[in-house]
Amino acid sequence: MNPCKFYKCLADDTRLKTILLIAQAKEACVCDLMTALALDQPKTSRHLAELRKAGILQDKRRGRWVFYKIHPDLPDWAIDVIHTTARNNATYFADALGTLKCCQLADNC
Amino acid sequence: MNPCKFYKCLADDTRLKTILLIAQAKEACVCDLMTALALDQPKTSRHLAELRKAGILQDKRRGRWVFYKIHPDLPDWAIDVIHTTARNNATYFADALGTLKCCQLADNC
DNA sequence: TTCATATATGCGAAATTTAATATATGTGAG
DNA sequence: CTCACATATATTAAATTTCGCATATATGAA
Repeated sequence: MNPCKFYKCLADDTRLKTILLIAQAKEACVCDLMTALALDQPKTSRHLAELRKAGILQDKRRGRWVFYKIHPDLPDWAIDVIHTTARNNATYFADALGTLKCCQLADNC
Repeated sequence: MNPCKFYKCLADDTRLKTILLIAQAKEACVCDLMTALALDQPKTSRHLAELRKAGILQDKRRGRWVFYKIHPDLPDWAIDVIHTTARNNATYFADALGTLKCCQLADNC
């Protein structure tokens, strides 16, 4: 994992919030993320694809839904950076996290 | 420090290496960095200015030279991210670091 | 098979970032 | 003051990234 490429992935509002949400929630499907971040479907999907191709996220289809989680092979330092960022910037993605949890609890997907 | 803006600053080869070099060396002047990273002067200066304006670096003039260091008011989590990245990606900036140290020892600036 | 839902991707336009060159500013020596 | 050196910035062009929209693919239900 080249550090510059890694940080290019984090250097976008949509992608960074997506990563932080998934790091916090362990796992999320595309429709959860769409709702939580108030994004249209192609935009959500495109950024997820970018993170998947970069090796930051791993996808797994379950029926009609595709779930994303932090890639288990991501180097420790990168995982550490993600968690440090999440722990220390709660307000940055609090709104989205609230919506995500709500959506998951309500079993909307 | 907005985390997205922070990562935009790290999401460029020149800036990331500059930050990692300075984190390792504690401090460096513009000419040191130019030499170590083999960059032209305006490019070096422009990226340093961006990092200074973002609050990541602090500058201090000493005579004709301007020295840059990690800004002391940078939040702990951001400093932590920088050091974690430096510790775990030695090869990414090893060449530049070698040249930087050499330059400093030789007292070229 | 057909349909509805969920997700992915192709493509041109718009926005943002980076670079290249020229030029300006600041400092100390003489 | 003048000059040389160190650094900063302005400006326009080039490269890269992001977006919007249309369309394609995958899955399960009927």
